[in-house]
Amino acid sequence: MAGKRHPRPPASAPLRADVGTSNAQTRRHNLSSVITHLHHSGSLTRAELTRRTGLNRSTVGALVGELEQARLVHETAAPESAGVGRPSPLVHANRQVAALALNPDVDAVELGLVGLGGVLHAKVRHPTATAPTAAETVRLVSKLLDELEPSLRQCNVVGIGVAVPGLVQSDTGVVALAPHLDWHDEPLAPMLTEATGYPAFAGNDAKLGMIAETVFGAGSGVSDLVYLNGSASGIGAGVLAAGRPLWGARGYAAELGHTLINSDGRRCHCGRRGCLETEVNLHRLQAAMGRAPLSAEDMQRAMRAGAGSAIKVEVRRQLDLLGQAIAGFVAIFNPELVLLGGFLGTLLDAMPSRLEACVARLCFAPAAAGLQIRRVALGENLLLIGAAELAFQALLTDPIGSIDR
Amino acid sequence: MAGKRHPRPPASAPLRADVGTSNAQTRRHNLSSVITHLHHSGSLTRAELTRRTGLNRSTVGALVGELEQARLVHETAAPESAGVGRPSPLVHANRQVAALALNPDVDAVELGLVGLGGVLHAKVRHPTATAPTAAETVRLVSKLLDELEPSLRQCNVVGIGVAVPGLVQSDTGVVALAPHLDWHDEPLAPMLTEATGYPAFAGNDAKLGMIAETVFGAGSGVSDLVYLNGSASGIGAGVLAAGRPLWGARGYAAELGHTLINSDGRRCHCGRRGCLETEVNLHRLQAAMGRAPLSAEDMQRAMRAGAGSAIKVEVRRQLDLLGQAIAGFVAIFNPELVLLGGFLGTLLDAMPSRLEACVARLCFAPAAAGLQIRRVALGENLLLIGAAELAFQALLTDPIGSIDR
DNA sequence: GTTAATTTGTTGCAGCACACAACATATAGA
DNA sequence: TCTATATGTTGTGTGCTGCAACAAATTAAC
Repeated sequence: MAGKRHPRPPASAPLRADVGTSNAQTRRHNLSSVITHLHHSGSLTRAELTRRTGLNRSTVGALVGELEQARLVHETAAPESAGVGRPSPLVHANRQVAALALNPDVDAVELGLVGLGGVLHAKVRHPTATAPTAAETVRLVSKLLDELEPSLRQCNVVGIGVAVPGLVQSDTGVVALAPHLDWHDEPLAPMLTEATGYPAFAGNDAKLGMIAETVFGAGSGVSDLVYLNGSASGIGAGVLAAGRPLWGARGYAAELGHTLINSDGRRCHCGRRGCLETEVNLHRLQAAMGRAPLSAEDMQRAMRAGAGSAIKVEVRRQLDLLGQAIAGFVAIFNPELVLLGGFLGTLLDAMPSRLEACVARLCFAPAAAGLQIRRVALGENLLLIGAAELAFQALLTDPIGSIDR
Repeated sequence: MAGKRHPRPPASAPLRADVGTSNAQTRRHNLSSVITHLHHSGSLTRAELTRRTGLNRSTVGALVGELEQARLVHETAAPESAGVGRPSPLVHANRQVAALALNPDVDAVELGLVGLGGVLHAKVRHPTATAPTAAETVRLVSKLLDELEPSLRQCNVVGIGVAVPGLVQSDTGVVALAPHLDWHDEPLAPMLTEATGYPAFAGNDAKLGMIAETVFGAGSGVSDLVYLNGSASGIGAGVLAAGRPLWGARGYAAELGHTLINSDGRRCHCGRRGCLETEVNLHRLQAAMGRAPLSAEDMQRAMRAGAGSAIKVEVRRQLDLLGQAIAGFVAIFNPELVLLGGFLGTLLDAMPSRLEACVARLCFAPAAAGLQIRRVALGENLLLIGAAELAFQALLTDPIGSIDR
């Protein structure tokens, strides 16, 4: 009857009744917990693993032993001592356990080999004259796999993940639409599974970028974030809600690029008017600069140089609209963090305080209070790392059960 | 190495590494699974529970026995036979295990007593001349509790949930802002815990309505939905993503009422222009009718009557804008279902095909293909039932551990 | 009306997982 | 060299679920 301290509700429990679990699933969950910690942090001492999992020393010992036997982790002697007491051996995720990561784009197909821990072992790239078809992409993968052969031989590949610049049905891996590649309803993942023999998974590139940033980048430790990436082809987005990527029913969620931002704006290629990606747009930024700067550095310089100029006017216009859009997303998702990549990151760095002020002005104050707006941390291999995460997911969820026998 | 069948990725696994679990948590999870199934379905045979949980007959027997001993469930003889074989006893969630549900509103404070299974045992209402303050609300609760005394005596109350027409910080139960009540930063849940001795929880009314519809109403069995409720005070919203309510970092997420829908629209009380709730608006609908109809039925009739009239023009304008907004939400959440309540439900029923066509035209086709737009199923006690869910959550998550000793 | 088939509850046992405690081990510091 | 501290290791205990055999209660068939 007495409620002494105020109880906190469980953060975000599922509403639907779950199925039961047994002992075996406990083991699976704990193995998953250990390997996932190692995958995210690279290496940890067994003592640290014990603290993070909350399990008993002896249990962690047994779990690490089982993972070691499955060649998913290995131990090394504790490096330099970290105080009194018996030193705890370092446990490493086995980097040789790897995933292939594919990124078909308008002018090239890129294939990477990413090891546990998110390390890129190797990367090969095949430029194409025109955007590749799905079939061509699959053929190119076979060719690129040969080039990767030396690296591949040293690895145990668990699957292949694809970052697609388009809309992907997440459960089947079918690309519903990739406008810049001119793909329609391409069963990419099944085709790749067929061609390579590896389990294949496909996802939208921006959502995979968000995942990479969440696991290894600027979103590390954050459980609610909105990721926006600006490129020449538009604005891609990904959302993390309560620590989980927002996929929606079929995998088409978090498409924020076509959010209405200005009813009087230009017509968008999607048919509507005043979409975010039509108003906050790299081409229009470059047009204001009179030419197309090659690098992000060039653009950054051009923005600084042009105080009072047409450039500055355009930068301000886009920043204000971006701020307006972000304020809308804050009302929708209430994130702790908004991550900006691509030219949106450049825009942010040009006038960070203007963007922050704009967002703060339009947001509900308590939601804006706990909000950070930051630039992404990961570089050009973001998409490959994110794509690899897709392929790693089964292994991380069920380390022993998903092992290749 | 061989990937015969195409593997499906785990739907929406958390990205962060989890903590470990032990035997005790397995038991807790399975007890939770059983009581949650019963809470959602009312009563189930033990055989049906066995099927739904996937656990062994003997295990389910033990779980039900433990819940029975804790007086959370009780068994009755199987009613009419359901085929050959030994009849399986019906297990019922104990309705005497109940939660208080509070709904402070501009003109009244309502307090209900809701039993497991979502049954409303009793309801008392205290009209107020003006919107009550938080302190007044708490005082009124004590008074209303006396009125509920006869019902209360027969129940075991596990806590009190509050549906607040405003923004609530979900983890602390502090009402950040309730404009129509003129509340600012009111620590409502702690105040109620202090005053009543019950664990108290508070949430936004629309989100709790969404939860009620998901558990007991039109959203039953759906894991991704958008709920929109139109009332005189605006448009409230709630989102279910991957079976979980979208709360965001602090609990302020899913505020869809102020989504931009028309840059040239009227100024909203929030300071911006052309928000959804300013354009799709009950007052403007009633203004077009020349008077304020009392009931939803009156309004429905007025809409039908006015073919070609100013009413129809306004209904069409609002429907088209609502469709535009829903199309935006589909791009953001990719739900299976959009649920419309309040006057939005009336609008839908006035011209369902117009709204559907509008949404389909503006949506990305594959996302629209699997989409349903429906009216809510639950009636006036929606908010009380949703508020009670908040208070039940701890019990449902940890049935034995959260028992009152 | 008796018997067979079917489904389900019940019970005892086996397998497995984790916690715990005691002990062994390896470091730092006195 | 000895003590304090932290950690790995091992054996034991408790708890949970699955399984198989049996008992019970119903329907269907002869």
